[in-house]
Order: sequence, then C-alpha cells, then structure tokens
Amino acid sequence: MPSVDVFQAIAHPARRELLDALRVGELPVRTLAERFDSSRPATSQHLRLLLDAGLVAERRLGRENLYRLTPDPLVAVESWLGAYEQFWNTRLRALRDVLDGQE
Amino acid sequence: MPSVDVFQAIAHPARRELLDALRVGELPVRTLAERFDSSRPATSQHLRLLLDAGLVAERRLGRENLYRLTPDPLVAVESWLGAYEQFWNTRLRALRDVLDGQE
DNA sequence: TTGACACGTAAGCATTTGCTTACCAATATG
DNA sequence: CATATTGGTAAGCAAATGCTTACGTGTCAA
Repeated sequence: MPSVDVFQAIAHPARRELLDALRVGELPVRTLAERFDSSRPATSQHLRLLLDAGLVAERRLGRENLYRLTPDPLVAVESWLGAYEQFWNTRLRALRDVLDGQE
Repeated sequence: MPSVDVFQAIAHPARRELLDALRVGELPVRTLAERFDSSRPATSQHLRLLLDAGLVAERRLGRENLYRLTPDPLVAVESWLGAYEQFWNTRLRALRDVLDGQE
C-alpha cells in the first residue's frame, strides 16, 4: 500500500519528467540527474517519493541503483478522470439535443 | 491561458472533491463549504486556485457566486496518461509473447 | 589496500501551502 | 433604513515542500 498519494506524486513537473524518462526502460540515478540537469540528491529525493507512491521500483546492480517504472497507481488517476469523460459526453449530448431542437 | 498547473490544481484532495461536487451542476460557495465541512475562506481559496487553473468558472447571481465545472484543462492530464497506457500495452504484449513462447 | 564512483540521507534553510481570524463590499430582507 | 446573508481577501502562522551542503556506506578499479 503506497504511503504517498499518486496525485501528489505527479504534481511536481520534475517527477513527471522522471517517470517519462523511465518509460524507455530502467535507468540509474546518475543518468536521470544528468539528463535533467538536476543535482543528484534532489533527484534521489524525488525518486524516493515516487517509490513511496508505488510508481517506480529500484534494483541494485553493483554500485548503481536502477529505477524502473511501475505505473499501476496511475490507474487511480485514470479512473478519476473517467467520471469527467462522462461529464463531457453528457454535455455534448445535451448540446446536440439543443441543436437538434433548433431545426 | 491558465496561470496554475492542472496537475498542481488536482493534487489537493479537497480540490478534487470540489470538482467532483460540481459535476452535478453549478453550486454556490456556501453549499460547497457546508458539504465538505470546510470553512468558507478555505473553500473560497481553493476555488480561486481552480479558477486560475481554468477548471471552474464563476457566475454572480445576486449575492451568490455560482461555480461551474470547465474541465477542459483535464485533457492535458488525460493525454499525459495516454503514453502510459501505451507503456502498459507494450508490457502486456511482451508478457503474452513470453507466455506464448513457453507453450 | 587505496582512491574513485554511485548513492542515500540527515541537517539546514528559503519558499510555498493551507488554514484561521478579521475585515470589507455587495445584495437581499425586515 | 437597518440588519442579515454571501463571499472575497488580507494578515498571520504552522506545516509541508524542495533545494543545497555535508557526510556515510557500499562497490569497482588500480
């Protein structure tokens, strides 16, 4: 059970960029820090929060720590958005009804 | 152009609840504050941020201020999630390939 | 074994966030 | 008109956030 809320985790642009970078595969902290021109401690702290949110997993390989994407918690965001798609569809149907009524 | 990031706006649970409540239609601040047992200033400040994010619009009616949902900015969240659906599908296909290979 | 590399983490600190209390403006009601 | 209702906003303040610097641990390489 993640100890950090997913919505909180993806609120910071740096953390979204980290997740985006990990879509290609697992990467060590050093690479991520260099890519985003960010300090290593800052990157490490962001990764820690993503770990607590269950959005990434880590794997020690020698002296490197490889992070990989585990996007399951994003399903919560997706399902929350689902209700708004429904809202959208309802509005569109209402609009169409109005337009139909004018004819 | 919204001055507040959508991801930032939906990070706070209280603001997500406000958006959820507005799905049924426009509501005055008083109703929203009472429903979530929150103070009126706190509710008003959250609504201000949602307004700056372009997620709600306001309409003065007498001494009431009615807020309604304008969920267009949520499309940015939806499209960001889209890339992860693709990631999911890729992983599922790889998994199926592995399973097929075992037979 | 000695030094360099990769990383996590604690401590410090500035900024942001989110609430409360207090106040003001505008509108409805008696 | 006087009063109550509705709501925005400033000021104050505690907590959270996000960075930096400094340090410790474990691993590779000479």
